[in-house]
Amino acid sequence: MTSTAQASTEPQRDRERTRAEILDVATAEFAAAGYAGARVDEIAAATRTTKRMIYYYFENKKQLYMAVLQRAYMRIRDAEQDVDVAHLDPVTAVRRIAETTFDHHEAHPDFIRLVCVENIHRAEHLAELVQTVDLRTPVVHQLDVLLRRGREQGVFRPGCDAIDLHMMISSYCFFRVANRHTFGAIFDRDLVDPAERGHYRTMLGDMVVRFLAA
Amino acid sequence: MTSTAQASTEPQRDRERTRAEILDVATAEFAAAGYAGARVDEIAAATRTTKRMIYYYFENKKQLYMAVLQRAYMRIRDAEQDVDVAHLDPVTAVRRIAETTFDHHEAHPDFIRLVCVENIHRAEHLAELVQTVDLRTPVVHQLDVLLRRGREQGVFRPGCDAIDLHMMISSYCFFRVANRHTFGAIFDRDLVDPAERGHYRTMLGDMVVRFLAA
DNA sequence: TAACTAACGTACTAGTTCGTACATTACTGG
DNA sequence: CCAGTAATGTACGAACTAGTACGTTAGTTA
Repeated sequence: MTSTAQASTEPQRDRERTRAEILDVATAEFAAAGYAGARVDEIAAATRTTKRMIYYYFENKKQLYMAVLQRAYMRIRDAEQDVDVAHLDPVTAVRRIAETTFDHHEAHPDFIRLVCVENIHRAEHLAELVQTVDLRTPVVHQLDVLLRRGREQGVFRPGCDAIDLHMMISSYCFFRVANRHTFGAIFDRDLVDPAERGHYRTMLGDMVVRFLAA
Repeated sequence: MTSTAQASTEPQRDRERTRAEILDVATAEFAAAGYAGARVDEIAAATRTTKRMIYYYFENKKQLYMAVLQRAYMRIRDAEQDVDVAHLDPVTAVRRIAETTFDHHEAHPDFIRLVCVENIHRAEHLAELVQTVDLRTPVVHQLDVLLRRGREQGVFRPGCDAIDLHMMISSYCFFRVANRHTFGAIFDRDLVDPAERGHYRTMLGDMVVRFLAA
């Protein structure tokens, strides 16, 4: 009666499962080939369903891409929700946040690639998305609180706000992942070599803490 | 006899002029749309010549792209040749180099975009080019000399080499230009706002100098 | 000045790729 | 249990796009 093998009660037709599978595959494809380079047929082929279903759920290629982008940003935002640094002194806390950002970037190379792709397209899709969803990372708010506390305690100097600081931290983490191929080709150095991971992580922490020091 | 208007002796057919014009237009197109998104027909239409000539001089789309990439990297490399910091003390010199990198990135957004595009393609084209031409920026060698001098004088601490330092500086400069669209969409802040240029330039200098301080 | 060649233009083709018309089947409510 | 609908599969078309066959002209050299 129900499907042959597999988990007996698993239904053959499942809206959310199919949608999610398409999004998973599409994320990999768009991250690997860019928007124009991505092929709807390729995405369909890598799914257990067909191209027809992609258009059934996502209307067209552009909206599929936007769904991929939105989910990617929301996942990062949610993942960064639960970094708790309230109990730490400002200096240690800022270093901790920088390291967390470092870890996140390394753990989500597909997200990084999507951001690159989106910037090639001048963020036209993301600009549409932000009208509906708030995609700001909670990290910026945490940095803001820490910067204020640090200045009150006299351990941080003024001259940059939380967004500036977040930009500085992201720059470093982003470049290391996003540009590792060109950088590696030119300077013959692998920026994401596991053996050097600690070195680059410490370097980032030092950079941020020293920059902020009063 | 010769052409009607224009500069009288200007020949109508000029190998180098045509090649250069195609490369100029192709650079803009690849930077604007990525490799897959770029259209050979669009490039041809924006030229005073035809598509036939693109294939006449560059064989195919891939080689056209590689010619664009090579020229872009060589121009940056050559432009950075003439930064003279030999007469400055190490701290001032490093700040000067960081600022120069900052200026170069801002002045060449198309180059930045090409680097993004190339990383989407895992630098497969650049890896081929590097076998023929040396595309390393002279900045790294200058940084190397300065780091040594600074350590001898006791003003710089050990713990990072010239390539690491170059990565740190480039990260900041690169992110500001490359990701300004997504960053602007999310945080509603224009990283290349001319009014904030000085602020971000100073921030970079402080960041580097403080990081290196003994 | 006439023959030759490098540079150039036009019109077309083969293959790809997004998207859809139409047919079908699994689930669900009455 | 049966009718209706949501979900799915197949086969195809229209438009686009990289690349080319073929013809032409400007400049050069003997």
